[in-house]
Amino acid sequence: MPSNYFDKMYDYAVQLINAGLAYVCDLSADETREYRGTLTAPGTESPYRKRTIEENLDLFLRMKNGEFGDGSKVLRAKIDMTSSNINLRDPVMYRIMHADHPHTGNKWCIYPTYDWAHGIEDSIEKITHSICTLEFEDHRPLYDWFLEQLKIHHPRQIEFARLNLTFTVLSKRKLLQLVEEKYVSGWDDPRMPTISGLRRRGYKPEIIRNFCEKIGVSKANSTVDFALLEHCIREDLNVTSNRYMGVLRPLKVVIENYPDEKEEELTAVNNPADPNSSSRVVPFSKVLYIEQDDFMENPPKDFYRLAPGREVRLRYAYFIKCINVIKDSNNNIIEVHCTYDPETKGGNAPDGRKVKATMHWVSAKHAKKIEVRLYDRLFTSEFVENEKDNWKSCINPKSCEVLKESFCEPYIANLKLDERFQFERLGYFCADSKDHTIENPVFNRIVQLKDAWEKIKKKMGNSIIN
RNA sequence: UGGGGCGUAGUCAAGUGGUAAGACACGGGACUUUGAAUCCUGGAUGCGGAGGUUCGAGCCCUCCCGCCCCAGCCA
Repeated sequence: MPSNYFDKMYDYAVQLINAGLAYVCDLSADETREYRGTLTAPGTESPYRKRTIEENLDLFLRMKNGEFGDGSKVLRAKIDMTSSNINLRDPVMYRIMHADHPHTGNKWCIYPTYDWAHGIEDSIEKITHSICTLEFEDHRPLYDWFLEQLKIHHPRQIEFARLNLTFTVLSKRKLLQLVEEKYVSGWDDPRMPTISGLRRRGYKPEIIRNFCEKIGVSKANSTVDFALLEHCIREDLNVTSNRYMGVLRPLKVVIENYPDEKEEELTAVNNPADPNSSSRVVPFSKVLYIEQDDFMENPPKDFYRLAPGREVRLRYAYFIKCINVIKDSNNNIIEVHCTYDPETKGGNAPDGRKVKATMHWVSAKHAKKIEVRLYDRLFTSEFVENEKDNWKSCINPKSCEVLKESFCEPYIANLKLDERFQFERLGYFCADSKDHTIENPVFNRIVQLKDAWEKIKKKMGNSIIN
C-alpha cells in the first residue's frame, strides 16, 4: 500500500533535491507537454530547472504545507530532456492535489506519481523481483534511475505479457463499461472474468491456478484459447464432483405398461469417476421427464437417442421403447408414450441385447422444480480486441439463458451450498451464491460437457434441428 | 519516420549451436449404463523473410518484413 510509505517517500524526495536531482517546476500541464517534445523531437528544459537547492527545498516544503493550488507546481526529477525515452524527460514525481485520501485522509495535499512511488515501495518491502506488464518496459530505466540515485535496495523489474483470453475482454476499462451500461448484472455477474464473477460462476481457485500453469508466462502478446480454460474446469470437476439428474427442457414420457401408482427406488452411483464413490437412491414412476433434445420424431441417421419404435436406456433404470407420440393442436409433441422392459431394471438386459443411447430423466411426481442459468461465452468474436470500437456489438446475446421450468431429482435437497456437481450429460453446475434458496433453487452452469452430437449437427449443417 | 519490445502448428508454449517437447483445439479409431470420461492414432522437411558464419542454425551475424507499447500532473 503506497500510502503507508508517504512519509518515507517525502524524505527520499528531499534527498534527491539535496543531491540536485529534483526541482520544483511551475509549468502548467499544457506547458509541460509542449516542453516535453515528441516521439521524434527532443524536449526543451524547463525555465525552472536551474532553481537552487535551497529554493527547491523551500518550495517543496510549502507545496507539502498546502500553500499552493492544485496543478500550480510539481516536483520533477532532473534527468534528460533530450532522452529518446520520453519517461526520462524530467518526469513528475509529485503533484498538488487537495484531496482526501482513502487511507491518509487530509494529511497530504501532494501525492507521488506511479513512477516515483513504485520503486520505493518495492525497495522498502525488500522485494527481489517486481513483476509487471509489457507497457512498463519503457519505465524500467526510470525505475532503476530513482533507486540508483537513492542508493537503496534495488529490486529488479521484469515485464511479461498480460493474459488475454478469447471470447472475452479483460481490460478494466471495458469491464467497467459492461457493468455501467448494464450488459451484465454487476462485477460479480457469472459471465464476468473477474474474481468475484469467476467465483460466483463456480470456478475453483485451484482450477484457475492450474490453468495459469498450463498457459505459461512469456513476453509475447498472446490470446489464450477459452477452450483451454474450459478444459481445465472439466478436468477437475470430472473427478471431484457428484452426478445428479436434471432435465433442462422437459418432455413428458408416459410408460404405458408401468402400474399407475407404482414407485420404485433405484440406486445410482454418485461419481462414476471415483472408485470409492457412494451412491444414492432415485425415485422412478410411470410419468417421467426427459430432455426435449433426446427425442426426435424423424431422426437423421446419426441420431441414436429416443425415436418412434426405438429402444433406449434410462440411466440406472430401465430400457424403454417409444410406441406413440401425442401432439397438441399445433402439432407440437407434448407427450411420448413408451413401454418398459421390467427385465432390464438397473439398466442391463438379461438377454444381452444392447441399446445405443443412455438418457437422463426424472420422475415427474418426485421432481423438484428449479431455475437454471445457462452461461456461455460473453462475446461471439474470438478476438474481441480486433473489433476495435465495435467490441460491444459482439456481445453474445445468448450468453445467459434462464430456464425457469427445469426439474431435477429430489436428492438435490441434500446438496451442500458450495457443491459443484454434474447434471448428467449436460454440464457442471453450482448453486448461485446470491439467488439460490432451498425453496427456490437457482443453479448456474459452470461449463457444459463436451458434446459430440452438437458437432455432428453442425457438420450436417444444422438442417435437422427440431 | 525516435525509443522500447515481440514474431516456433488454429491457440498457448518448450527450446540458449547437435538435427522441432508438451497442452488445448482439430481429424481418424477403440471402448462406453454420461454422444462425457478414458485409451490408441494423425498433423510444422519446418521455427516472419532473405542472405551469411559453421561439419551442423529456431538458436550466432547482416539486412528486410510484420505486430505491440510510449508524447498523463493515470496506473
